[in-house]
Amino acid sequence: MQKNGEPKRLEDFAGYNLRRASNVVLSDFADMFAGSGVRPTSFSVACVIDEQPGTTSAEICRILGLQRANIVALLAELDALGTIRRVDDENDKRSQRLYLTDRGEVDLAAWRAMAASHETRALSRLSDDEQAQLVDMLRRIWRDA
Amino acid sequence: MQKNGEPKRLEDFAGYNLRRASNVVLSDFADMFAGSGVRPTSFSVACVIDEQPGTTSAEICRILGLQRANIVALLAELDALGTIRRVDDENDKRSQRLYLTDRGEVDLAAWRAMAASHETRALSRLSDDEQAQLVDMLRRIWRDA
DNA sequence: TATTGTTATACTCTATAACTATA
DNA sequence: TATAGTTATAGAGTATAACAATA
Repeated sequence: MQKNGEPKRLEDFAGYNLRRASNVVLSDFADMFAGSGVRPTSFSVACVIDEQPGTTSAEICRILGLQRANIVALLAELDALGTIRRVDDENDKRSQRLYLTDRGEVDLAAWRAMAASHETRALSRLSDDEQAQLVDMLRRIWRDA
Repeated sequence: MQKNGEPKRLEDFAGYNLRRASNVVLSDFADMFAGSGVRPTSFSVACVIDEQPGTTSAEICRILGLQRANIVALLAELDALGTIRRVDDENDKRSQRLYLTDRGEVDLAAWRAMAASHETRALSRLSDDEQAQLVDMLRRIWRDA
C-alpha cells in the first residue's frame, strides 16, 4: 500500500497497472480470436452496428473514440467477412447506413459468446461484484476525460 | 448494468473499458511529459533502477514484462538524458549493472511528482479508496495471468 | 464552411528472429 | 546449452493531413 508523504512506488501507480492489465486482457482476446479475422476494435464496431442498426461510420467513430481514417480498414474487414452491409443514405449522399447481415448477426452472437468466455478467463481472479465495480470505475475514467 | 441471460453489451465488457481507460490515461501521461523525452515505459524502467540499484536490463524486462529487444532504446534514451549509468559486471561479463546518476535521482523525483500529478488529474472521478481498489484489482488481473 | 468517407503516412508499442559474447 | 545485450524487422494501434463529394 501507499503511505502518506512517501513517493509512490511504480507498482502503486494506477496508470502502470492499467497498461499491464489492458495488455494482458488484449493478449488473451487475441488468443481467443486467433484466425477469426476479428480484432478487438472490429468486434467493437460490429457491436455498435448491432446495437444501433443504420448508424454511420462517423457516428461509430464518435461513440468508440476512433479516428475516421482508422475505421475504414475495420469496415472493409467486416465487409469481407460478410458481417455487415452498407446502404447508401438517400437523404445524405455522403453517408452509408451500416447494418449486420443475417450471417453477421449469427457471427456476432458467436463472437459475443467468445468474448464473454475470454473475459471470464481474464478476470477469473475478481468476483462478480468486483468485476462490476471495475467496469464502473474504468468507465468513469475514460468518459468525459 | 448487465442482466442475467442477456448478451453482454459492449459497454459492459471489462476489456473494452480497460482499453479505453488505458488509452485516456496514457494520453494524459503523454501530455504531461511532452517534450521531456520520457515515455511511460522509460519512466517505469527508471523507477525499477531506482528501486533496485545495480539491476540488469534482463531483470528489468522480467519485472516489467518487456522484451529484451525493446529495452535497448529505452536505456539508450535514459543514458542520453544523463539519468542512468551502466557499469560492466566484473563477475559476469555479459551483464551491465544499472544505476541512476546523481542527476538521474533528481530527475526521477521530478518525474514521479509529475506522474502523481497526472494520475490525480486522470483519476479525479475516483475517491482515494476507489483508486486503491482499482489498483488492487488491476494488479490481480495482470499478475500471474 | 462543415461533414463523410477515404488515402497516404507516420509514430508508438509490442513481438520475433538471429547474432555475439559470455556463462 | 543457456543467458545478456543487441540489431533488424514486422505487426498492431493510433494520429494527422489532405482530398473529393456532398451538405
